[in-house]
Amino acid sequence: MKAKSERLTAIRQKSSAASPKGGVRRVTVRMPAAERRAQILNKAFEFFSEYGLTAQTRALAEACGISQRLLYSVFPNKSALINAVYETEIAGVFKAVWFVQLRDRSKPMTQRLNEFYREYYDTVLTRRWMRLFLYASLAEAEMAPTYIASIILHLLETMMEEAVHEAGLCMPSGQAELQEIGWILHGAVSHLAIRRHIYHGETPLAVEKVIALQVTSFLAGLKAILPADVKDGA
Amino acid sequence: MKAKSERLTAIRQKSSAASPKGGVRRVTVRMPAAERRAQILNKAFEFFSEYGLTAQTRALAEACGISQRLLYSVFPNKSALINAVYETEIAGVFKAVWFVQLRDRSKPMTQRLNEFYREYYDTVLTRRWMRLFLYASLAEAEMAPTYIASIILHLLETMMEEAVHEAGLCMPSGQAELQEIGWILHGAVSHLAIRRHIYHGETPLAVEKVIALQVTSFLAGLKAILPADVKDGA
DNA sequence: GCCACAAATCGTCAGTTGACGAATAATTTT
DNA sequence: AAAATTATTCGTCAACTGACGATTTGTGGC
Repeated sequence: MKAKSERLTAIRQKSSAASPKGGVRRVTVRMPAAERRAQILNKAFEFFSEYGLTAQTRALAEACGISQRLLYSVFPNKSALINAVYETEIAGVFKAVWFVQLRDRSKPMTQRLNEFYREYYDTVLTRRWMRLFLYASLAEAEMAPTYIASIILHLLETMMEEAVHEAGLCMPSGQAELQEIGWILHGAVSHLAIRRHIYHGETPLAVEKVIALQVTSFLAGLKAILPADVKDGA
Repeated sequence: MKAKSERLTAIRQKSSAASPKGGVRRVTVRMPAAERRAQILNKAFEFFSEYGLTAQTRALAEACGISQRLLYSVFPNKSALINAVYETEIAGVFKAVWFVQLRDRSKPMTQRLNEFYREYYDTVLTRRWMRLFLYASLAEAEMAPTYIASIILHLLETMMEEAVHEAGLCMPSGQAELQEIGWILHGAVSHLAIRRHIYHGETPLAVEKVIALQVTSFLAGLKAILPADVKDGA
């Protein structure tokens, strides 16, 4: 039985090589359906995030090293392919552990936030993720609201509860205000990713340093926004 | 001489109306070149920001109520049209007065920042502006760096100088650090616009309130980041 | 009223682009 | 080793898309 790695590293002959006929059939590398599907999804993520959702299936097929027709054997249509990419590569990268780590009161909140946002920046807010997320958000109106409602709002609440607790402050009156305050930090980090990955801003300062500044500013700012909790002796 | 308004409000007959022949020539509304150009630019701004830069010239022409061919009489090609839109509608909306207002030390910095960002949000960070800016940033690599380098960096510096002065703090050592601190506030406001206009987030809290929270948090956070100026008696 | 010029449209071309029926070849089964 | 299976490709269609030459029509000067 052939090893997977052997299959995957098989070099595909380009049609440019000298061949008896003009129409040389491409040298085929056969893969089990699941494996091919995964390979396409991975390339499609890279491809659509670079060139947008309107990029052509022919170019994607070429990037995958397969015929365009094969795409339509694996996925019924372009839209289904894009949805599959979204579910695999966009929605599925948030780690549930992060919620636990943010709740770990054995560490000071500054440290928890710094560690979390460093990892979040490196894992989620990558160039590919950001670009695809924005392309999709601009095109439709589904992806972002879903992601935000199902994950981010929960994150903001967790973060705020912990930060407010440590600082001995009152939780904001309304849910909306709580969210908007949390967005101050989450938005600053997200916008950092947008500047770096979308606007192609330079990187004069290391990302960790910038995040540290944002976290410090946020935690100090909190005390200027929220009243102190009377029950807690400052 | 016909008034401009009369020209502009002339109702275009739809071809759906009962007509003697199948191929009915469109009822033409003639405009001086400059006026037609302005009309197209305006519609193109609306159109491309909604459907992206890959949207078709035929659809744009239809939205303008003119033939597609006319677009190519006014602009040499699609790219030139898009560039014209950018220069007119993206780069040209920042008001130089804002720099003066931010420097007006007769008002407290909180008020200056609140007033500025409310106006900036309403004037610049509109749905159309944000969407086109993002579409363009994703597609090429020119627009955003230009806008940021020529305008925003200057803005961040102004803002920081004033905020640091009022709070009696030391300016950050390096230019890069100064910018990143300024981005904390500017990024938060920008990201608010992205959430509202791109991610289609709800608007549970009024924009002015959110901006007020962000400004308060920023100014308080500044004191936690920068050391006090020894020369200035706190 | 007629002419000249600019504004606007029609019709079309060549290159794309999503989709898919039919043929082909690699792999597994018997 | 032949047969069955299915991964993969070729070839093509119909709709789309940027671009533009040729033509028509409205407007102002004389």
